[in-house]
Amino acid sequence: MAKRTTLKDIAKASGVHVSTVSRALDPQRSLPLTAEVVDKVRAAAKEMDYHPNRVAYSLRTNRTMTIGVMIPDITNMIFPPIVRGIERVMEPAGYASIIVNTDSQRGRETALLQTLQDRGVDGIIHTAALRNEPSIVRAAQSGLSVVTLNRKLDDTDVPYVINDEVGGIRLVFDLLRNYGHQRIAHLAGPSDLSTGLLRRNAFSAACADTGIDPLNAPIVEATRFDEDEGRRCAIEILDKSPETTAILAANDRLALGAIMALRERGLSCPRDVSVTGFNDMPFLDMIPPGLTTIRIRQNTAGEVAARHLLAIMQRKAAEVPLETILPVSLVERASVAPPRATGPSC
Amino acid sequence: MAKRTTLKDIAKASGVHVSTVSRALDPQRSLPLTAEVVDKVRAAAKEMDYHPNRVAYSLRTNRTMTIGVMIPDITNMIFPPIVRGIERVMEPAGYASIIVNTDSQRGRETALLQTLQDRGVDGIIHTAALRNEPSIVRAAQSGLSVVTLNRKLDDTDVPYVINDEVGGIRLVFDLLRNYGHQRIAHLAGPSDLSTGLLRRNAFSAACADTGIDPLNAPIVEATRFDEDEGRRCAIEILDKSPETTAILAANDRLALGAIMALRERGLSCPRDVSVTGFNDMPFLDMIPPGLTTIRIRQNTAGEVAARHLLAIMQRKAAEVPLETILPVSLVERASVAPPRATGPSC
DNA sequence: TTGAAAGCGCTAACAA
DNA sequence: TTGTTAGCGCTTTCAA
Repeated sequence: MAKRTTLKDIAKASGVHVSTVSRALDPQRSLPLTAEVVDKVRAAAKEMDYHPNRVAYSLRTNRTMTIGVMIPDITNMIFPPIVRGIERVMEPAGYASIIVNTDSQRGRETALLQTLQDRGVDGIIHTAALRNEPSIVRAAQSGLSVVTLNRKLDDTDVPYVINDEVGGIRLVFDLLRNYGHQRIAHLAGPSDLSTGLLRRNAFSAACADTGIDPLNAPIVEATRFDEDEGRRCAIEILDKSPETTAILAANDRLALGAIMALRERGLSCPRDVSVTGFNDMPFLDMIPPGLTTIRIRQNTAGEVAARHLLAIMQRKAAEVPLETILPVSLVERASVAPPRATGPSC
Repeated sequence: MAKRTTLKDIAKASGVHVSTVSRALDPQRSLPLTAEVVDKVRAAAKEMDYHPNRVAYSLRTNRTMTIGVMIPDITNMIFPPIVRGIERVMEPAGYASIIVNTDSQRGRETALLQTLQDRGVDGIIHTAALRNEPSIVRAAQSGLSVVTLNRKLDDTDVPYVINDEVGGIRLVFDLLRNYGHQRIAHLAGPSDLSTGLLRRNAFSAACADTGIDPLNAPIVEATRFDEDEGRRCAIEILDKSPETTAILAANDRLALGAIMALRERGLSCPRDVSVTGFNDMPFLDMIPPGLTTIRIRQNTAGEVAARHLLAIMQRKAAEVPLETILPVSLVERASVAPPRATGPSC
């Protein structure tokens, strides 16, 4: 394994001191130098195929030019686009990303955060935050640059980039109402995640606004955002509130699980029960019956969070808003129809 | 931002030399030390919440405990499970991964490889290799630990972990034959990727084995493994070889595109044309008509490649086989049916 | 405009 | 069994 060229090698080859080489190679610091020596040094560097040792740079400057990206689970299809969005901003800025999967486990989250800090990351984008997670708060307070994405911490001064949860829920809620639904159940997400809680609260608020009695708008909370939980909770809804004509799910995977549950019960979506989702994850359009859902802008979310993190790392934290809410839009497909003309509503 | 505790701090606190602290904290090297001083030092370290500075460790030892994972595109759903498989092995071994997306562009691939090397990664798992990519070969020859995954380099001594492409193609081919298909077209992948080439060759070999005239088994090659290319190539097949009763696609996304093309032409899968895929990507089971495909073991692939890389990095390269071929299996769903009883075949 | 020297935090000869 | 010393490759004062 041929040893890498170092500054010292170039210094020797071009007959100047290492510190001069260091300066000559950095456009910022080469200003005071003679054009002649700058050229000579750069020529030698190119000739010898010099690439700076970033580890040494990091030790000296205390900057690794690396960020940590915490996600719940990369196999969950909504996260890859977010990661690409982050990369699109960070890579040109010279940063690499270490991606870790927390599986939404508090223990793993804490341990992985520590690992990232041990590795000296310059900042963290956290898309897996639990609403109250002391370790991340402590890290932020001790000076680590952090922004949360998709989710927010409770009562926090850690900047966050989230989607318009309230607006999104209101969009599907109003759609269902316009179709004539009176008995809408909410298949809620875990309330220890801000997404779960915000959507749930938005649902309740929408009910209140439109004068729907909470008794006619049951809420069942999933413990995870996945198909199995969607199925389980949908069954619970069907059992406890058989007069339900629509299920407003807190995300697409829960909605997909709900549709499976309906099918298992011999019911059809949308004929018997309408279902809506949230996220508009990839390939959703290809899955029957075509879920009506809320589209979020995953790429944009990643880019925005990355830009904010860059600003914070450059000590321009004052320029980044505590709260950034990204617009969402309604995607109508085929999972919503008028309530069937039987049961209590007729 | 409170300064991190260093060895020096602990040395001062516990009244011994830094090198003693360094030894005491490493179970390997603490053997010669008094139990007494080891305890004292470790207590102080815990007390002061010491976490080793891995950058300094890296500079000194020339090991970053970081690997690079090169991927074509993380938003392509077959890669996240691979990444998790890699992580499952590397994380317990103390390694972090820097994931980069090459978008299958030669220029990006070369540049990103350089970036990873600049960052001093200890090894690379390359799932995005083009068949002949000089930069990765050069890197491997110069001593960097590399294994390729999913794809192999041409004429290489870089260890690779791939799926049983030949066996998989043979499985779907035989299935189609058993259903009575005589006119099978191959929707091939890009031939600059080993997957594309191996599957194509396997298809040709299968034709030869079963006495099918290549003229009755047209091959159309996609430039990318995506739905758009699948659609485009399927249209070409339908136009040039209208007597085709089955399309054997080189992967699921091409197959999905082919099914769209059929639909656009007013044809139905499987009634008019049978279609098969490869990979069995996530959520495929939920997309109608239910693609018959080859299941590959993405998690396992990632784990195996990671274990091989670990061995190579530990200079036990002799123990890792140049070639590892993972078993695949047939997943029958609803996209294959007997050829319709019209046209040239009756 | 360039050189000298120090030092980031750690490990590893070598001494004692 | 522990301490001393050097040095990984780089940047950054401080001098000249």
